[in-house]
Formats: sequence, structure tokens, C-alpha cells
Amino acid sequence: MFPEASLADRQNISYMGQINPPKKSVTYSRKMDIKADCPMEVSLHVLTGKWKPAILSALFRGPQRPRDFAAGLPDASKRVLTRQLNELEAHGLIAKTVFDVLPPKVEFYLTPLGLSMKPLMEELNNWGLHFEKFNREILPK
Amino acid sequence: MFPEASLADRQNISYMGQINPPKKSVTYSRKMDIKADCPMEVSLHVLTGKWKPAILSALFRGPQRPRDFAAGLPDASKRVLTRQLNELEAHGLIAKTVFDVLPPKVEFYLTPLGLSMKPLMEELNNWGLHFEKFNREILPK
DNA sequence: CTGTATCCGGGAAGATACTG
DNA sequence: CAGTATCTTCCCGGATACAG
Repeated sequence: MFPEASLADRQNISYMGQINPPKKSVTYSRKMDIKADCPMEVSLHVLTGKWKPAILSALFRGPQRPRDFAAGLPDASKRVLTRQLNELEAHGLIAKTVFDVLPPKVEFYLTPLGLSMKPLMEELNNWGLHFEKFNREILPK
Repeated sequence: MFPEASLADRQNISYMGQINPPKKSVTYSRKMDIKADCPMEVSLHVLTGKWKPAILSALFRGPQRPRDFAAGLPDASKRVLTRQLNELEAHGLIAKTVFDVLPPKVEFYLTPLGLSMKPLMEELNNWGLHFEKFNREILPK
């Protein structure tokens, strides 16, 4: 059941046990609305966004205000930061406290769902390190 | 060292222990050339591509020919499939055997580096399932 | 069967200015 | 300080036609 277990035989790609290929609803950067029917795609979807990994990593150290992100991510434009925060919030990974003061004060923090990403983020980090180490060994010089 | 450990204090976002924010080299969909200095970004980079998770999942079941992918992923255009296979190959996750026959025959398979992605892919799958289950419970009806 | 060359549409990210 | 509104740029993904 290995060498010639051609894909053609099953009509569908099986993702780690799940049977469901990405459909048209999945755009090139996975910006569909969580309708992806494959768990792997779902995970990648919520992480898709240039600054999302950075935002989440920061929140794992504690609540952060918008200006904190802006200061820590000087290359990110305010508009994009705001949008990605909104997306993460819409996906349920983060939430915010809006203080009724002036000037405005907002604080973002991880929800239980966001906190549940820790193992996955560690695995992403682990494999990234493995990849870099692997390349250093294979492509010496 | 939690609530007010503002990002502004460190100038840089720390990714799970690594200190290095994504720089300009990281385009909106992480298509820089693996120069990302953050391991998490590296992992997400090699997985970025609409059909890459599907391609890798299929290869975990054994070698596959281009036409197998085409048959299993009817919504993917041949051009994109070819390009993503090339990218995966360039990143060292997969390799191919080119048979010198006519009509041409090519077979792709996972390299050791590609095989090493299994834990990460399982974690992606796990979290995706968790997310879906979580949403079913929180947003009943 | 496999892979390449063009051309196009759409959406993310960025820049800037403005509001409360 | 936080968020919004425009406008621009870039490039992935898709369609089609063609070559070996």
C-alpha cells in the first residue's frame, strides 16, 4: 500500500487521515472564511498573515497594547497590524479590553483558544530550527 | 514579567525564545527565500502554497507521479502544481526520479527532511481539529 | 506524460492622511 | 492613542496554448 497507491485511485487527497482536498473556497493565501474542510488548512489559515506569528508570540508573554506591537514591529504598518489583530480576534484566538479613558487604551490578550496554540507554535519553531540545522549540515561551506 | 512586559521595551518581538522579527524580506505570503531569521517563519514559509499541504500529505502515503496529483487535486492547475513541486524540491522537502522513457515518467518522493515534517503536520492537524471542535461547542446552534 | 511561456484577476500588505 | 479610508504595489494562483 505504498509505492503505487496512486492518488488517482481515491479521487481525493487524504490529509493525515482526513479526506478532503482544499476547494475553491481556499484562496491562494488561505483567506477563505474558515470553511476549509481540512484541519491542516484551518490551522494554516489562522496563522496566515505576515505578522500574526509575531503578534501571537508577543501575546504569549502577556497582554499587549497596539502601540506595543507598533514599537516591536517597526516594519509593520498600523493598518495591517489593526487588520491582523481583528482577524485573530474574529477567529477567536485573541480578545481585547477597551478602557474608557482618554487617550484611548486597548489591551489585547490570548483567549483559551489562543493559548491552545502553544504546542503547535513550539512545533513550528522546532521544525524551523531543524530545517536550519539541516541546511547548515547539508550545504556546508 | 507578564502584564506590562511591553514590546516597546525590547525593540524586537521574541518568537518563542528566538529574538528576530520578520523583516522586509518576508513578503505578504512569506515568499522570501528562506532568509527569514525566525524558525517559525521558516516553517510556515515552506508550507505556504495552496496545494503544498495536500502534496505533502499525499507523499506521506508513498511516491506520486505528477498525474496522480493532478487527478487527486482536480481543482489545481497543472502550472501551479508544477511550481509548488519545484518549490518543495528547492526547499529540500521532496525529490524526484526521472525515468528516461517515453512518454515521460517522473516520480516524487519525500526526502528525510520532508519526512521530518510529520510531527509538525500532525500538530497542525490536531490543532485544526481542536479549533473546529471548539467552535462547535462555543457557537452551538 | 511532463513541463514551459503568456496573460490576467484578485487579494494582502504598505503608505498616507484623517477622525475621535 | 486607536482606528478608518483611499490608493498603490506586488505576486500568487489560474487559464490557455504549446513544446519535448
